[in-house]
Amino acid sequence: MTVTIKDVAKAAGVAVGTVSRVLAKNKTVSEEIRIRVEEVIRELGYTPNSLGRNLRLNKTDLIGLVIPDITNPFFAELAKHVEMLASAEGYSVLLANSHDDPAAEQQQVQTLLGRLPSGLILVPVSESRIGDLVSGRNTVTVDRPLKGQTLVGVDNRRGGYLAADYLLSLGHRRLGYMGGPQMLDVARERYEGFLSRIQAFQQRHPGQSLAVQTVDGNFDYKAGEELGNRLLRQEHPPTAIATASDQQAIGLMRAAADVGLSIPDDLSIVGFDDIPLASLVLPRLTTIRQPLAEIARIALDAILNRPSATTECKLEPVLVERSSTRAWSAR
Amino acid sequence: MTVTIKDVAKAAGVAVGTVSRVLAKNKTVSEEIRIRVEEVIRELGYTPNSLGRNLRLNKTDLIGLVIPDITNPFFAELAKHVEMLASAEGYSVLLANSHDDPAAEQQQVQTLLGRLPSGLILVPVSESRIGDLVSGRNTVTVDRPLKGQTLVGVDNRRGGYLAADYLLSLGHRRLGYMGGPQMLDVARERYEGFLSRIQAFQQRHPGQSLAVQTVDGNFDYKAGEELGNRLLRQEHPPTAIATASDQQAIGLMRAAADVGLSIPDDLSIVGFDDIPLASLVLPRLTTIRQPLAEIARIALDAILNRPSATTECKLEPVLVERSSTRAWSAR
DNA sequence: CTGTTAGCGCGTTCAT
DNA sequence: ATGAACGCGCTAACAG
Repeated sequence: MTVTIKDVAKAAGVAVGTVSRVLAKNKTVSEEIRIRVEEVIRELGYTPNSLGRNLRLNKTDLIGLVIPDITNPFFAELAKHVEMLASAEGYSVLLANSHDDPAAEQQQVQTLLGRLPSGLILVPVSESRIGDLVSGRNTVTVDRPLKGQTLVGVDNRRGGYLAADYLLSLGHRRLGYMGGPQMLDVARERYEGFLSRIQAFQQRHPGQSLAVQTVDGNFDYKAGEELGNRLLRQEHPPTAIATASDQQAIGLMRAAADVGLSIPDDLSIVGFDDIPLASLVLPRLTTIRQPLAEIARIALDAILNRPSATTECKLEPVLVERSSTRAWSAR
Repeated sequence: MTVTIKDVAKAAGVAVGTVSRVLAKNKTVSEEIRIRVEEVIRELGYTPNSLGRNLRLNKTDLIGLVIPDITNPFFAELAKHVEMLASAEGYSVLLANSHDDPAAEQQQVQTLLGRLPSGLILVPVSESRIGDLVSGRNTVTVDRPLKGQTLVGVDNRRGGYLAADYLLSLGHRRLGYMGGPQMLDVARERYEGFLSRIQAFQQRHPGQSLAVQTVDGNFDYKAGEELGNRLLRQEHPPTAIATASDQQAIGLMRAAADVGLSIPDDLSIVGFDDIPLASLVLPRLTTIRQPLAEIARIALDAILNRPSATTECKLEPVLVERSSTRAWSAR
């Protein structure tokens, strides 16, 4: 039998209201009684039943988190930060994977909303049709936008721009770009940012030769390897490649090794995200860092403080220089 | 204002009990009334409040999942499988990280239990003091044991044994073992299994020289790198190393590269777990595979079908041969 | 400062 | 077959 607030009250010789006040850290409780109640609570191993509390208050301390795939290190990192911050505030997180499938996403969101969470943190899939479902439901989207919802993420155009800028400054003139799924805004924005820097260069240096090849596909390791092979197995492969994710970059490293290219001597690589693994691969990966801890903090803040306005928060990405990139001089 | 079962009852001119029966698809409701009630429900856009229901039934459709760290690819994979299976059965999963900290774990478990989940899937930390908390609470532990609780995991001794057996068969005679935190049963068992094979070899071949060096630390990438440096930066480093996790193995690869050792020519490595990344690193990692999908399935099954017995389910690990290992002949 | 009590929304038992 | 009433565990309002 589980122990309820009533049992505590009886054991401590007080009324349930008093116990409730102790739990709520209400100051209008005498020191003496507070101590006694707290002692009894510990003795009986009492845990407040959140169902009762939630029903009474008509709200839960649950945060829904819907992401494409928890095994993606980027989302795992996001989930970790969200969970840490949430539990520090007394909230628990309901995790659901959408597997980048609109139908699955709709199902997951619907189920989670039925559990009356205080808020929903969402990384929407493309072609998401959940706009109606979440409208007016205290939702924040992260990483990817959803019409009418607050978005917290990084300035992806700026990130793509930084990658191109860096590779150009290193002297590379045969560039490759490995994009994410072009149906995703994030993927397109990163690519556009990359291109915009390229075009600016071409306008300033009309004479110089500058070649850019582009491929795109999923964000994961496997896509990185496959797309890498497409990019590298040709007559004049790029001397530097920027990718739309670190996972792609790591897959690309694999492909480069299979082709016999050494990094960074024959090929420079710039990733995107700065997942934990980026600083451990061989060689350590230069990448565009997303301030994920801050993204999580802002997202949760928006959820818990319920800011009425639908805003858009674009954080600044940062280039992290490591060992997968190197200056290039014409050979 | 949200519409409750009472509103529906009033609008339909019936009692709340009747509406409840319609919702429960109870057959003891006349066709006529059922139709009318269902119509009113649609008109008012009524959705049952799960809080009230849960409080009344004293149970939820929630599964608690407490793991050390979701950014560990092994646990991320576990979480993914658990979530997929759970949502297919209409359950949602509450995720909590313990950060391998007994106090945090206790806090998390307590919070989750307060939400009255249908069951709890737990990867306990060492020195866990939550035995009392979860006793009689429909709990299953995964990967690591907790006294008095059903355990689903792999036969770790067998896994360690397989690694040693494989390296010996390859001709290696200077071996290294990189263990996990020795306070963890899993870590000790893998090591013991490794040693048991070594000792068997020594007994059968008393004349042959055979050296084993051991280090241990955390399961993560960083520990792998640090411990790797300890193992490799000495006069006669091992020619083959078995690790207690793939993350360690990948960190070890880093260390080997820094020392100037090439894999598998100068050093063979066998990992443990077979995380997705294992087949993508350079070179692809030979490892002891844990059948994680099956582990998740069995664990969830145990939770949902509430088998009374406290059992122990040890699955068979499998050696996956890839490119990080190679035969060794005395030089 | 503390005890008492009325619901929060729902499922179920007991009448009818 | 249906209605009425109770109580799940809790908080807040009110009374003392």
